[in-house]
Amino acid sequence: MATMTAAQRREQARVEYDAFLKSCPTNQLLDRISDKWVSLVVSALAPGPLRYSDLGRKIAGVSPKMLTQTLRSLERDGLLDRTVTPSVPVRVDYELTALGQNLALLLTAVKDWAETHFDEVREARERYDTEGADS
Amino acid sequence: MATMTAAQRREQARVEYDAFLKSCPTNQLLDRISDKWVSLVVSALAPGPLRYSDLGRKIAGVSPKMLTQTLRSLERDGLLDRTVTPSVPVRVDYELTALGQNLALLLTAVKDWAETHFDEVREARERYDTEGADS
DNA sequence: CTGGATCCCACAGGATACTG
DNA sequence: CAGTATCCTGTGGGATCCAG
Repeated sequence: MATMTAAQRREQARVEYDAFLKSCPTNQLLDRISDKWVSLVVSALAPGPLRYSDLGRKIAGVSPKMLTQTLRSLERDGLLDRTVTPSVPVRVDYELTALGQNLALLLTAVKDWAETHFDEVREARERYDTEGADS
Repeated sequence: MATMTAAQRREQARVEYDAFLKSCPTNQLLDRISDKWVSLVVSALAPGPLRYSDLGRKIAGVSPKMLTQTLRSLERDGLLDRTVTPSVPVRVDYELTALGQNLALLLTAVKDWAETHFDEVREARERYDTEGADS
């Protein structure tokens, strides 16, 4: 049957659209910086190199799994370097690459924007919440 | 007993950290633009106002639920205006506020960064994937 | 046409224990 | 110390039906 349900059409559109989004650099980067831990790790590393457990302590509340996972993906994308020193207790240092520093800059821009406009957003929220409450 | 298990300490740290993050404007904005649909809606609306169903069609693959949910949160944050025209079939238009346009600008900056550095990321990925494969 | 309400499931991500 | 493997839960988000 040539007729598709609305759900089927939407599903098809979604798949195509997802494929399109995946091929889009903007969206890929957006996915990167959207990740909660990515931004935290990059920020933590911005001042200088840190060891694995230092990161774990500095970020406070990250599970080893997510820390490793985040570090791996950032390393893969060439945003940070992983240096292993095979001493008696193994020592691993992580530091941002030039590209990583660059991303940190972008995060800073986001941060600046946030701080600049945060009051407006807060006011808008209060207005919105209030006008709904008093009826 | 005054002694806490490692899990308890981590849990406490996580709660405190979450509270800290919630109070941080940067993180709130990051949460905003991280949302997959938020960026798409803002981009779709950047050129000009659109109706509800136009948005649904332009974004292709969004469920009515997420579309509404996204629009509501953006409206609450004062990023877009919702205009209801009570004609026979109800008509609702959405358009970015000045603040919303501003956010669109930020997304554009992210986009520019992405397009500028995407090649480097892609190369880094290929390098990473290759060196792992040939052993 | 524009949504609200509900059910439901996949999957990201946290806790935990174990290994080089 | 620096992870890896496993399990398990929370929740984001899609499908579906209903209402103004």
